[in-house]
Parts: sequence; C-alpha cells; structure tokens
Amino acid sequence: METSGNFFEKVYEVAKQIPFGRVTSYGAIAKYLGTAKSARMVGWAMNASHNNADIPAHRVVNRNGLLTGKFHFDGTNLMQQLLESEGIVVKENQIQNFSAVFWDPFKELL
DNA sequence: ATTCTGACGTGGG
DNA sequence: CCCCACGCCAGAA
Repeated sequence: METSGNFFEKVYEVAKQIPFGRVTSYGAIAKYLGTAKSARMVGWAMNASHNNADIPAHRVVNRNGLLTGKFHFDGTNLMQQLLESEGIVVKENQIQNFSAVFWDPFKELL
C-alpha cells in the first residue's frame, strides 16, 4: 500500500474529470484533496502523470492562469496549442478570460 | 544523512 | 505594483 501514492491517484481522478474547454489550478485540486498547502505536490503528481495519457495536464495551470508547466511538455507551445484547441484563448502563456474557463472542483465536482 | 530544487500559494513590505 | 520569504512534501545529487 502506497501511503503517498494515494495522493497521486486522487490528483489523477480530479484531473480526468476536468471537462473539455475548462481549466483548473494546482491549488484548487490540492485544496479539494485537503492538501491546500501542498499545491506543489499536485504539480509533482502531474509530472508523474506524464506516463498517463488520460491525464489532461494541459488543463491544469497555476492560480494565475499561467501555463507554468508548458516547458515540461513535449514541444515548446504544445500546452498552449492543446488549450486553444479546446477553445481556450491563451496569450503569452497566460490564459485569457481565465475566470470563465476556470473549473472549480468545489463548485462543479463536489 | 544533508541540501536543493520544484508544473504553487499566500502574506508581508 | 513589484519583490521577498515561508510553508509543504517528495525526489534527486
């Protein structure tokens, strides 16, 4: 039984439930899981999710709506392309109208 | 074992 | 508005 492994699993489940054309923040997921202070771990989990094609990591950004993890993707602007492909407007690694596309697990998933 | 860094967030100056 | 520091946990050197 993996003690912290469960945490990653939870992150994956939430990430999978992010609807098309919507995005969320690491802190939102972390807080939903009860580890609000460990928002970094969410990002870390995303890094591990690189092996899981079912995890739309491109839909997860920081609370500023900035594509902080775009550099971790295969290409340089792959993350932005994926988001724009879903109808999300991205400008200079920053999501425009972030509040409109923001998906809050507390409000939608809960 | 120790130290640093990291896909974050919040608070203070 | 910009810059700095702290907290948190996990993995790598």
